[in-house]
Amino acid sequence: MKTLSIKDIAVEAGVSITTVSFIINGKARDKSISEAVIKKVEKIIAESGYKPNQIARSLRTGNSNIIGLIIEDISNSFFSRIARLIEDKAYKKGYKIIYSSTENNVEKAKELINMFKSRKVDGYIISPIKGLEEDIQQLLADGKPVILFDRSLPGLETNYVGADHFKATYESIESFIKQGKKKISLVTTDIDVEQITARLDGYKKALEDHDIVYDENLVLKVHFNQEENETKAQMEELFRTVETDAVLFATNYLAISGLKVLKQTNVKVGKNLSVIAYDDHEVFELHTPGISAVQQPLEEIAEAIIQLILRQLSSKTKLDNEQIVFPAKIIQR
Amino acid sequence: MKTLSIKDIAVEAGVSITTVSFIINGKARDKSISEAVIKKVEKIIAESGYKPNQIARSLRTGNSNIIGLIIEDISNSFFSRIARLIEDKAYKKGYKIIYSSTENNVEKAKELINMFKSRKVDGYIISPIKGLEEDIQQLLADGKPVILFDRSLPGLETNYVGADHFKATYESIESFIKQGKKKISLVTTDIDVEQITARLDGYKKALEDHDIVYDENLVLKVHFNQEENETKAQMEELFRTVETDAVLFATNYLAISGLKVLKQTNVKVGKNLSVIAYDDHEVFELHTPGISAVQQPLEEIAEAIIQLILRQLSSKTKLDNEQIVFPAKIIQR
DNA sequence: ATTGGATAGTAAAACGTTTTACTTATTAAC
DNA sequence: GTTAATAAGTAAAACGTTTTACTATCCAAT
Repeated sequence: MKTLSIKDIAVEAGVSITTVSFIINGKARDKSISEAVIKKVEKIIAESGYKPNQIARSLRTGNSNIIGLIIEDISNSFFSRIARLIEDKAYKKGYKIIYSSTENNVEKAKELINMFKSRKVDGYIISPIKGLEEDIQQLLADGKPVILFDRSLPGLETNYVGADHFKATYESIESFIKQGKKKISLVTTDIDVEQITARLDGYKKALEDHDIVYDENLVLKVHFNQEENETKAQMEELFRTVETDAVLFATNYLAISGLKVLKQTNVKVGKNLSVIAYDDHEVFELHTPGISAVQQPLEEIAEAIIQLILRQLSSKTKLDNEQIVFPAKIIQR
Repeated sequence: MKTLSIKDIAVEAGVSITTVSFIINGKARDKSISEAVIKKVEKIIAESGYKPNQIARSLRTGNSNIIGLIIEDISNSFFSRIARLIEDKAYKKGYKIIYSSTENNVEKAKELINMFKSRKVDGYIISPIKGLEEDIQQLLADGKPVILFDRSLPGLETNYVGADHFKATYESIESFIKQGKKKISLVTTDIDVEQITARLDGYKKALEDHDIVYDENLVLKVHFNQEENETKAQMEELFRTVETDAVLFATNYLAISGLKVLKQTNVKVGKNLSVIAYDDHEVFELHTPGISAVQQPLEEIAEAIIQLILRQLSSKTKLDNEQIVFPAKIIQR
């Protein structure tokens, strides 16, 4: 069964292709097509089940009603939840989302951007990584709306939506200190991206403001892309060799690995050792004892992203960049 | 900066568009283009950074090098992990994946299929839901490769990759019985899809084979799309009103909700009550005590899906349908 | 009875490729 | 020295839309 084209509809209705196109695109009234013709053509379209070929449409118009979403890792619940929310909201406005993971690999990220470019996506939502500055700059130069989220890249003038990582970390550490903890550890990664460095800065500043001297032995930076087993080994060593009474994990997957390690040891989480994780996860709620977590307002973040990008897409002129930063909250468990 | 087209390259090289196209597509030797010209054009392409417009390409050729992946819910870790694996593997073969969630909503699923259709995706990987039979049939009639996974739809002749849900459930229940459990509960959902009904069948058969009489009060079917709070309330009622010594949760999100409920009660999971969850999740590993889980071989499933679809894509003739069923394993914790 | 503005509609170019069928020049074979 | 095959390359159609610029008719106003 050959798929129908606009031409088939035109022939069937005995009108020109142009007329059908106007009707499909709701421009019929503007272009003074009679009600009778509109009705007839609409009827034929409905009965035949004709659907415009989006590829041809994109080729002609240069846009696609698709927004490209580039994230770190779809299997991380923070990202998959954001993705789901964004998808939902975009869908309601007639946009489709296509998403893909970078796995913090610059080459893959660049290829994704190129793929999206050649598919003529209308806008980009990106949780960026270092090394993408030029490519993103290029997108902006092409006049494409770009929203960065979760993390921003220094030196890049663009829209950004995220949470206040510095403050959240600061407050987490402060809450440890108020509990009387002195030897506070930070487990983070070595990705050089603002959202991660802000967490280290918040950690340092909180210590400093409470006259605790920064001890780099208490900080573990694991290499981003390494195997979980290696990460666990490093953590195991940290907990074995360094005395700590509290630990902040800078991402939820680090916290999960850490909890696995701690489960094997005789450290009593919650008694000997207080734990806070960054980005909430079901694991933390169900863990015995419950694990406190920094929770970013996913719903608000997703909403802000969508608002921002839709506004850009519908505006003919370049709008001013906006930086929207939400406070994160600490769920004490 | 206007984006380059094949024409620009042709002009720059002083050759025809055709020649450039042949070179881009690796057909130059076949079409007897001289080495000198090939080199020259390739150089210009490399230096200019020209990338073919995929939209135009798709319009002309009718395919897209894109595979559409339709799943239930990207924020469920089972699906996000499968998605990630499929994406990785497809990527290595030069295919891109675009995925989207149905949320078990037939209308949304149909729209997704239509969207993918109008974007001319080359093949479909679908975890189907009831009500999609006709649409899938239509895809098959159009000659598009379709792989169903996780669940199949009765009456639909197509490729399928999944795990042996009946057997896994049967063995789970059997393991409860071997531990001396008698009042074994099943918490499942009311989605009418083979993968779910197989779990109920496995449950019933295991009881029967061990001379335990089936008691429908022990089976809770929660409505798929309801709020988690309502689900929890139903579970709370089940555990309060019915005496059980073991429970099998038919999906991981049900198990997670169930564990949250149990945490509030004085039921001692692992002592008073044995628990097995379907589809493993980090929560279960970290839970105290560890929660046993049925683990599907995600890697193998993803690999089989990709193999199957790539084989279909590269074959000119319609291949025989294959049904690949992997055993699932029970992780005892 | 001419002008001018609606009204109703259409022809054809354009978007950027791929591919078929064609041309022209060169070489090989007899 | 003709013929046939090969080498090297190209013109133009086609994919399915959108959109610009155009035509033709009708009516109202002068």
